[in-house]
Amino acid sequence: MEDKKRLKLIKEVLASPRNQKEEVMALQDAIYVIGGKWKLPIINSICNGNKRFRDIERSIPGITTRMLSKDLKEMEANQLVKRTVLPTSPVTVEYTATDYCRSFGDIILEMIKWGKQHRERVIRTPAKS
Amino acid sequence: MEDKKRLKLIKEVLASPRNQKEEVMALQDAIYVIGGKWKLPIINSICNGNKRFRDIERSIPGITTRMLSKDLKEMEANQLVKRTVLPTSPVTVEYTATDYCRSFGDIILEMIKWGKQHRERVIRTPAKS
DNA sequence: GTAACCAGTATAACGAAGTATACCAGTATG
DNA sequence: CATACTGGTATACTTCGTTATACTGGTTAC
Repeated sequence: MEDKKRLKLIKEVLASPRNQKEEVMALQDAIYVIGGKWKLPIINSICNGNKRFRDIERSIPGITTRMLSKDLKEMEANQLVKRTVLPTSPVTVEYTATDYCRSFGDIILEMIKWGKQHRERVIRTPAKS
Repeated sequence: MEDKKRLKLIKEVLASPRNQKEEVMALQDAIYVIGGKWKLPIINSICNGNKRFRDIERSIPGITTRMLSKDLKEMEANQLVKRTVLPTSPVTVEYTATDYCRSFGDIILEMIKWGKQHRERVIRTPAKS
């Protein structure tokens, strides 16, 4: 049984070229960063000029405080947004997109293009065999 | 001048209030189609030349038979992959990427690029600046 | 003084996504 | 005859994203 496992492992290792694993990891990183239901709408909202927590919240129908808070934290950790506390009389918090976030522009553009084509295609194609 | 055009387009896409809703929908469509942990690695594997079920499975470390089977079915339904049964003596099954799927190539490449940069960046930067 | 705004946190629960493990029929190999 | 390959399916379980609801401490306005 040990031999069996070992042989299987050897086969696995031999079957995958070296950099493939790295590419899969990179892909999954990117998926993780923009994955989930709300991150892209949040990016979109912030890039659209919304800076305050409640403004962003109100601009995205259906989102809860908890999800917005959680995603903003993750995105801050991933350096996609910058959180700034302003020393106004009731402290206000500003969220802004980083240049790094905007470096996602190419991907977002491609995905928008693709998503639109896909929608058209799926609507036009009822079933296929 | 290419960059200028691109930047202008990005700005339009990210900042235009009118098409915002449609674009977020398109984005979420794209995320839905390629979402989850394994779909992009699967596309990548098939585009890398793997055709057989077990070959694809072995090329993606960590994936289970169940997830591969499930995702391949969804991707077939979304016309991203074509499944062909060959009348060989033990029947073999071939999975191939559709042209439609290959139209995703640019996005995958961009995401791999971005993911690699991101990993480097997050590893190198303990706190933000 | 109480109502409403701000920027969130706390707690619990739900359901989908993903994991683990075993198993199937059919075919070839030793 | 046993083993291992093929392309998967079945069942049970766990994890995690998401939702729902309530609450906090501080501040301004009525």
